[in-house]
Amino acid sequence: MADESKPVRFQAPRGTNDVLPEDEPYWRFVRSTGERVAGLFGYRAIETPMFEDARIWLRTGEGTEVVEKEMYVFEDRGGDRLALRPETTAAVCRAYVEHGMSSWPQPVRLFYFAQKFRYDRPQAGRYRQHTEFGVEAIGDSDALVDAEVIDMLSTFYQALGLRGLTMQLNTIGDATCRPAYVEALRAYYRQLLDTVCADCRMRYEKNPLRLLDCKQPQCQGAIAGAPVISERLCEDCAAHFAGLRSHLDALDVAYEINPRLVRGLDYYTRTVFEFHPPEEGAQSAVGGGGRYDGLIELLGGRRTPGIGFGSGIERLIINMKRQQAPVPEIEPLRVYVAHMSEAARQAALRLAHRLRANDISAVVGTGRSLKSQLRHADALGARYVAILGEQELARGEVTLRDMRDSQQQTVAEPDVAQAVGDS
RNA sequence: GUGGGCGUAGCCGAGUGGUCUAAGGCACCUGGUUGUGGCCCAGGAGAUCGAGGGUUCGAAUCCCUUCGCCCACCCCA
Repeated sequence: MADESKPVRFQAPRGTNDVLPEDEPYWRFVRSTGERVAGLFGYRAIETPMFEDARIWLRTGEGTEVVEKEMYVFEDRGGDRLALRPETTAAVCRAYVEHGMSSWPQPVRLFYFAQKFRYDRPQAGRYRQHTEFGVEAIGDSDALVDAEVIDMLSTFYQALGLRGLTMQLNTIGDATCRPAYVEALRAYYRQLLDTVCADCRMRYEKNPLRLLDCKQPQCQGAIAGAPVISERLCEDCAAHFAGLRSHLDALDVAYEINPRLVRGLDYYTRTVFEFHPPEEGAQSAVGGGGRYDGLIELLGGRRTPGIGFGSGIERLIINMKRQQAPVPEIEPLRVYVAHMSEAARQAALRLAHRLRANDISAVVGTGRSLKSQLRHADALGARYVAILGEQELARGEVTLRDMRDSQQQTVAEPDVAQAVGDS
């Protein structure tokens, strides 16, 4: 039992992070870039609740780790079973159905910045709460939309200044051809079960596609001889994939076909893709997505195709720092208002108030020596210091110090805003 | 969920059983005469040595537990 009388050292919960002002330039840049790029592609913003009826994910993510082992599920005081959003696509699809978006012009193009929660073991680049920039294009199965979504993600990364990313692309078939493929895969592995790792024996039962993704050396032989989905696609899936590839080629979006690429959620169909930075690292995927033509139906809507991507902001920022990608700086403080007498305090407050009304940032010093206030202003990076003392007060003026060149001038109080206005 | 590394002030970091009532640097605060920053100088504040328990005459230093971070697996963004 903890001693309640002792002060507790509170910490942010495991796997969560405080974003401090020093990272503000990154977050602002990533967010504004995402919004800008989404706008360029004709996508509109959507926000869904951070928690929802848990069944949304229990139904759409059945059999996946994300839902079965990592989801935060809780009962609220009214007895409803809710879950912290572990992924956003199903939530957006729920909104699509709920708000009758099938009557909007199709496809409905949506983007979002959203927090996601997964109870897994934290590592660098893997957190229990992270933020995702994602888009969904719902209501059109044309491979052109696949190409558009992938192009948008690639454009987003370029706009952020990330270099050397590679995109891996695969198709995993659909309800027509995948069952037969999975059966063929199972049949192939049946003889090999005693040669593969324990995890793969589990995968054989629960998620056969993942067998292809195993990194254990002992399983590589089995993988090498396994049947390949691309050779067993139905006609429609094959045509779709060929169309997408040709669109990507036309757009000069580079990709590598990775026949072993699988995604974590089972609702994916046909197109799947992931972007990886050049650096090593287990949590390397910086973004990915795919098509989910059966998902809306699972949520009670009419059969409606969809495709989207998600990209983790925290991982993006890790990579931007690693690559020293330049980000716009936050506007520095314009004016620090120093004051040197009891009487000048309120004059300082009023001056700052008026500067802000003129869209000029201002901070008022707290009562200490002028030397201290100037030090303080310097530490805050203020461009100007407005000094209010007995003399200035008496004449209705302020002494304005330019902190770059240390030049001072006397300005009438009403003219300060103009004097600090430009450059 | 599995295996491993680490944890000393806001940050970096010395110290591995006994003058440690814990060094140093950065950052923070104050002062260096009477109203002026960045350099320099002086001073100050700030540490239950992640937390709890144990061993010992004595623990930051050894043992156990726990929390957190990091790495690999797993999973994914």
